Amino acid sequence: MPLPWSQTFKMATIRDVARESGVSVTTVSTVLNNAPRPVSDATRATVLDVARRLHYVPTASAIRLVKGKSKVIGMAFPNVEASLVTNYNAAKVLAGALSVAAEEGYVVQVNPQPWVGGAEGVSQVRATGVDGVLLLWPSQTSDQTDVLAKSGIPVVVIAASANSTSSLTSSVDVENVLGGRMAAQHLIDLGHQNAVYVAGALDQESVHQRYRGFCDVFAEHNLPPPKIIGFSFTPAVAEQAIDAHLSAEKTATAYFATNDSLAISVIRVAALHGLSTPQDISVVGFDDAPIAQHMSPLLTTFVFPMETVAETAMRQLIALVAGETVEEVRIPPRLIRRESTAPLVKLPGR
Amino acid sequence: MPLPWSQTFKMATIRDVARESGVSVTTVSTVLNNAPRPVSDATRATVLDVARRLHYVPTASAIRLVKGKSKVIGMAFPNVEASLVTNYNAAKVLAGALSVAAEEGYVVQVNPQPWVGGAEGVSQVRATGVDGVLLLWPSQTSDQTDVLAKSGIPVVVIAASANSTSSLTSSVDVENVLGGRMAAQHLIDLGHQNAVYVAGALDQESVHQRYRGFCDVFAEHNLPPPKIIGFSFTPAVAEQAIDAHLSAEKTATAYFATNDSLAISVIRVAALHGLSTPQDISVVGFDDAPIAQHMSPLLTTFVFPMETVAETAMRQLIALVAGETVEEVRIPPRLIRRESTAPLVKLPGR
DNA sequence: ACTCTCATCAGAAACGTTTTGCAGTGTATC
DNA sequence: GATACACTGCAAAACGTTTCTGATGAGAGT
Repeated sequence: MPLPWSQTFKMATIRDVARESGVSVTTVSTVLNNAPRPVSDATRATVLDVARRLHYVPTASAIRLVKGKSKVIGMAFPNVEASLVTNYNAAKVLAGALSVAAEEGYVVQVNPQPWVGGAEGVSQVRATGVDGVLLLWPSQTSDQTDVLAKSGIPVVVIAASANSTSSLTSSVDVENVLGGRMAAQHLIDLGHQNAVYVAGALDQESVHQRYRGFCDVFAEHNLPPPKIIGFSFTPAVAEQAIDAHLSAEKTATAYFATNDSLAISVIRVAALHGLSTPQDISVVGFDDAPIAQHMSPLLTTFVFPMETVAETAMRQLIALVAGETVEEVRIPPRLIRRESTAPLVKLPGR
Repeated sequence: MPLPWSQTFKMATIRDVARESGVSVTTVSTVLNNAPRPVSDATRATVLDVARRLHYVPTASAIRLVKGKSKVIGMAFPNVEASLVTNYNAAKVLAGALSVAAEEGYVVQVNPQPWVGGAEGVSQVRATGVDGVLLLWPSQTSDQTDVLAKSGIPVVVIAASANSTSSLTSSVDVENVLGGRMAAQHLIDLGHQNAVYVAGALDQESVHQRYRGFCDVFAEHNLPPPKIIGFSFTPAVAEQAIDAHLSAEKTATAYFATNDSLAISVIRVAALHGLSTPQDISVVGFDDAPIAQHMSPLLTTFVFPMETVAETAMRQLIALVAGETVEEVRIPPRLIRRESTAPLVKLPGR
């Protein structure tokens, strides 16, 4: 059985180029890297020519070994596969990270393993040989950032805060509290006084922050604090919770959901309970998912430039790898008024 | 100015572990890798203990250098960023690839550079040190696969054919011709006789194959060959082409689009021309994009398991890296009948 | 007592780079 | 005619692993 070519093929090394051009490997290296070291034009030309003829490409692992840097950035999703297919933002983050990686000569590696915390997780990450890690919306309770930074690997967190005092970490996120405030103000401006916050998974920091901002504004207007329901990012469980809530009481006229998917669930379940949007209730989402612009009614929601967030994060990470220090960044969201919110016409029945 | 820890921190090496445990590096290596080499239980325990205490993690680049394999698979999209945010399948492919990567101990690297063909492209890929490449729907005219395989790097193409005789390449794709046939049969069964094929970018092989299957069935039924319009994957250009077509003639009652996005364009532009779907025209898409299930009318389209495709491709690639030989795979699509196709009621005006 | 085998380990080479220290050339300056 | 100095190039060390080739010692068989 003939072995495939890869098994028998011998790549040209820098030594081959040196021998063939009649110079030392030092010279070849300096020429190929444009190192600040005098090399005559003639020699340079020869080396370049031979390297091309031999299809010489330096071996990545050898360079990384001697340099101690890999020019590789790792990306860690909480359960990768689910994120990528269900979370619209996952792909955007990846795209943003890739665009600055391309500029800066980096490469992006997606960690296929489900992240495990503690020392074990650090080993896993270090074993992949990345220079830094982009951590996407890690759960609030996780020790990931700190433990990674402690082992000398820079980390930038996207859509959560770093929760670390290390100078090797940073984070880029939406101004969630502000988002919650804006949602509340919008609903109050429309005349709503009795609101419900539909939370996602409670281990997400953003969920709490948005709720805080949401409540604050209601309190400032001397209105009763919004209830909180939901507690899950999976549609099935969420809808069940919403259904239970609506079965118990129908006094609220305004709903603010942690994300668009939940907002859609609210609208659908409310309809089953005879409440139509926006006639009977107003619903505000978050994220501006693609469906938000294709559903009926069009969803009032928040948009924020996830790709820009990712780009910023990537730049910060590269700066950290270079030993610079960076400041955490918070980006304000923008409210998109569409059809799912409307002025309150009839008072709630109480 | 205090340097960040990373700059001053010295990681433990295998030599440190060896010294600390009072054995040779050979022994440490064999213990840590469970190499088939006798080591006394006492020694093994000591080494393991010391390694844990020192937080020893083997350096990836050193291993890769000596082994000549990196356990890294590269993924190359044609213009990455656009693909990831606009093409619903891109994320699915990534997810599929990641899931088998996790099983097999591989890691996935996304090439951030726009792919360039020829020797230059090979250098770029080889410089990243990947063991193999997953190439996503490359344009038909590209020499990527062959040129990469020639340099000893296995390639598996997704959603296109490999176009290479090398034993280092393979491909996984949908049975496009069959898809075209099924679309034609479905429309003919509904009574349609005058159809138009709305093509995407013509450098995509799949576009041609689906058209071929589509035409074949019409020919077999002695019906006039479907016209072909479109020629672009960008919505704006496509809609312009569709508009021009409808302005010129409105005789066709059935449209088969290369993808769902184009199908939606057809429906929208047709509506502007006073043609409603499915009353006046029937439209068949391809891909079963998420919008297909949320629009009105719900889109009749083809579904195929992109994640399974990606998983299969990844497995093939890993097999190729291991020196095995594999067979190309073609997966049949499945027609999802929804609301955008209906029996022909009135004959076209001619 | 002598070899043989087996278990256990160590030494050193190799992987392909970058980088440092050193050594030759000339050429201009005093 | 030396001294300095730019210019050019080489040899060798280092990076952290794996793996090949032996070395040592203990017990068993003869």
